[in-house]
Amino acid sequence: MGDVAERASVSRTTVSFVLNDRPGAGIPAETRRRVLDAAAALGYRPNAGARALAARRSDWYGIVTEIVTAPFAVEVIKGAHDRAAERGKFLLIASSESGGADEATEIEKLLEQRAEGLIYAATWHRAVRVPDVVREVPAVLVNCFDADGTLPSVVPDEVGGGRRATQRLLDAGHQRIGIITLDPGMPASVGRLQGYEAALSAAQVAIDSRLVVAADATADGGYSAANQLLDLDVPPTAIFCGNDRMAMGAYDAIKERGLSIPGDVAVVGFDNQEVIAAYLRPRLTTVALPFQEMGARGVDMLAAIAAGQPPAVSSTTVDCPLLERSSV
Amino acid sequence: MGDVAERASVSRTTVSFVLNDRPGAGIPAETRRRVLDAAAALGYRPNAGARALAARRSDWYGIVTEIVTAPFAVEVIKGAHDRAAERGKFLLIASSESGGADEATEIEKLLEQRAEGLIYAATWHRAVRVPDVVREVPAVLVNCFDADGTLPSVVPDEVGGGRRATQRLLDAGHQRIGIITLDPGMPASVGRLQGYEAALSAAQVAIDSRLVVAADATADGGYSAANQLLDLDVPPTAIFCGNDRMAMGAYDAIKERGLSIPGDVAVVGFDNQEVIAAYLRPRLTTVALPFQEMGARGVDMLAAIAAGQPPAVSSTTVDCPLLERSSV
DNA sequence: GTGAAAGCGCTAACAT
DNA sequence: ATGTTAGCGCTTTCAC
Repeated sequence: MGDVAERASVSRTTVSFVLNDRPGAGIPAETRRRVLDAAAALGYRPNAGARALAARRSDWYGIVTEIVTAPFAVEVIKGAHDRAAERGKFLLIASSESGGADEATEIEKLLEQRAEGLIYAATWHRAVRVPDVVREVPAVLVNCFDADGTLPSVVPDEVGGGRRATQRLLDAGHQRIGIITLDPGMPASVGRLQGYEAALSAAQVAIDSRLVVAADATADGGYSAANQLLDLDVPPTAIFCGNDRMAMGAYDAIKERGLSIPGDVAVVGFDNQEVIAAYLRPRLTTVALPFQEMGARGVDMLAAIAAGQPPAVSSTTVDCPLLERSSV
Repeated sequence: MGDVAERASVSRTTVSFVLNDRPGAGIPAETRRRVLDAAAALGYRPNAGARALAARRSDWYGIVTEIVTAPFAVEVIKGAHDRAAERGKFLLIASSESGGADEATEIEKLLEQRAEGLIYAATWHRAVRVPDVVREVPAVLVNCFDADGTLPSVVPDEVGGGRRATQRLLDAGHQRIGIITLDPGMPASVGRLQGYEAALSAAQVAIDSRLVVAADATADGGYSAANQLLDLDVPPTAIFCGNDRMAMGAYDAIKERGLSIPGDVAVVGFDNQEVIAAYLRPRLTTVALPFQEMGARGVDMLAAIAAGQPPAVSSTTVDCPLLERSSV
């Protein structure tokens, strides 16, 4: 930087002002030019670390997540990464399940790097217990929430998603709609079922408990559950599956009976697990979990908190859009 | 750090020595203890940025990849991340396709952070052209290679994978084995086919060109290609699919004819795309692309180069293991 | 064995 | 509008 200053015949301060586009420091265009030219000629590259040290801000956010366990983690990272980039921030990734190193240690390392804020993201929507160090900097939970509700969080609107899926089926003329639910107890299961019931009630369709069956969140689970539904005296003409993997199994059950999708039985899934939903035959209509959007919102909330704004609502909800494909 | 020094009644130098376990600086156990206690009592957390500035090493590697385009990118990141962590290095992630920002700019940002080395990873195995800035620091290509071969790279052993898949089918007693290949021209397509031919030749099985059919790398492509194979006068008893998505389509074609897997037709895929392979019914036997391993190897190579070791072989190859499930 | 002192490359008052 | 100066929090020679 000294070299640049010398070559442009100005002080380092001026170079700093120019390079940072410092507002208020009216640098004449001509000086500015000289500095920029000198920097370019010298191939000057600012040292972000030194800048961080002097300015006392690192421009980094940390994100803690189970990076590879689920294909979903990366979606959150992607969303957060892009939004962070827009704000000129970098993302430091720490994995919360990796090589045995305990989570708190990983977070500690993020703090040593002076991350300005932390995003703690879960792979599936649930209550979590975060290490206390997290609270030392602005922090937001993504796709999860802490039991005591003291940390701001952003979660998917499971109820809205369930309602939307069911509504789509109602709109297609179905009245007898089965639902295969996930293990009870998880927010995803509870919320989606609640949305299903809400949509039916709103449409004045009676809820038949025989049409509600729980199953393992796997293709096999979906297969058995679908069979159970199809074996009813008056089987459903449409099935809302708690997730795409179960929908995959349901497809098999339906096809095995020589029934067609969506002609004989319409199907809608949940999760929009691309590799499944987009490649099933016919392609699966499903509700998407807005991972990228949640990641981005997390970053926004972090920025807001860092800017001094109090963590507004304690839990923000993000819409789960319906993706129309060909199974309804 | 000054506080710690004061509390332990030593100089900052001593604190630094203790905290970094500096070899050669024989600090008596007693002093060491005092320093450590003081640090703990004060909740001292070293500032990694300041350390980097003073020591002139950042402990960061940068990785450039299309973060979310493919479910695979994350595997490379995961592998690299874990290995980097083992070596006490952090990983800075830059996306090479994200929000329009051009790739060279992203890399420039990594260099401003003084990343000590760069991993450039592709989502599918191919030749790439990397921006010149990449060469300013130790760099290695993962799952790709540069046309002029001047950068070290680590790529999957496609030929070995193809051979392994075919061998598995031969071992199961199949003699008439069809293969559905990917778009010709890509290393994956060429290599896998070559492995197929090698395995057949080694087993003295004649190669029948009617059993080799190319298709789009999608489920639909696999579906048509499988039908084409099954329509032959003497259809194959086993099909090696160029990737798992095509295998997904092949499953449909086979099942539609009332044939069973693996009873009537055995299937093996390639890629080990978890969400597909593990959930198809029956679960798909497939060859895995060693993304995590490649990421880890990339980090190792970076470390070696940074340590002054010349980039040994220009292209390192990593085995593609066969994952046995239930489709053979 | 431990400490003093000189930076690392930058930012930000404060002066001018 | 630009320069002077004092750090930011740490590492690392070099003395003692």
